[in-house]
Amino acid sequence: MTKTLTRLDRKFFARPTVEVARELLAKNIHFRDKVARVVETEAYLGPEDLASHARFNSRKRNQIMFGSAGYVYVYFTYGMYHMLNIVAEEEGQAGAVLIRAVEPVSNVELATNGPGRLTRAMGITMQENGVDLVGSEEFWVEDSGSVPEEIMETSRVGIGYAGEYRDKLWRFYVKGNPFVSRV
DNA sequence: AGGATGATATCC
DNA sequence: GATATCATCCTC
Repeated sequence: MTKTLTRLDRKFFARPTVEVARELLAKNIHFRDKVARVVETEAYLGPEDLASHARFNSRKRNQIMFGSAGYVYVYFTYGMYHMLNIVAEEEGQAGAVLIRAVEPVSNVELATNGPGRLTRAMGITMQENGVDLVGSEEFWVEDSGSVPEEIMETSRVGIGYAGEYRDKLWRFYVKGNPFVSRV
């Protein structure tokens, strides 16, 4: 009997972004030889969400957010950090989930308690922008069957400019997990 | 509290 | 073309 990895399929990602963000907790991200368990996420919606990159409508950088679910959206910010996002929603509807923190499972040595840190620890760069997590040989998400202990919902980090969307409870993390980026 | 360090949005 | 801003992290 071969080992059975339950890779998340297109249907998992092609749902409302907030739902996908919550359910990505406790899933395992595989990138090449590295494996890490998601412990913190944030949902970024379409043009109406004043905190989302999609608020500028479809541009060169963010067009992936308007495309098919299950694709990787990586962007570079503050001159040093890569941010890992996974596209959600049906085709043509913008939305993506920012992975803010993961817990090392295999071959991950550096700190992973923050969006800039986890990409550095796993070696994720702009090279991965546009990769299809449903079809790639070296980048995918696995449903290990484990369930998050207790899920916390708070407002998102670093988006104080977003008006009424500042207070949306679209940040999710595993309560008490030591790898969450902050309380 | 402030600096790093580059891409992008939004002005002139 | 210039400048302000950034879904951050590190050092002081």
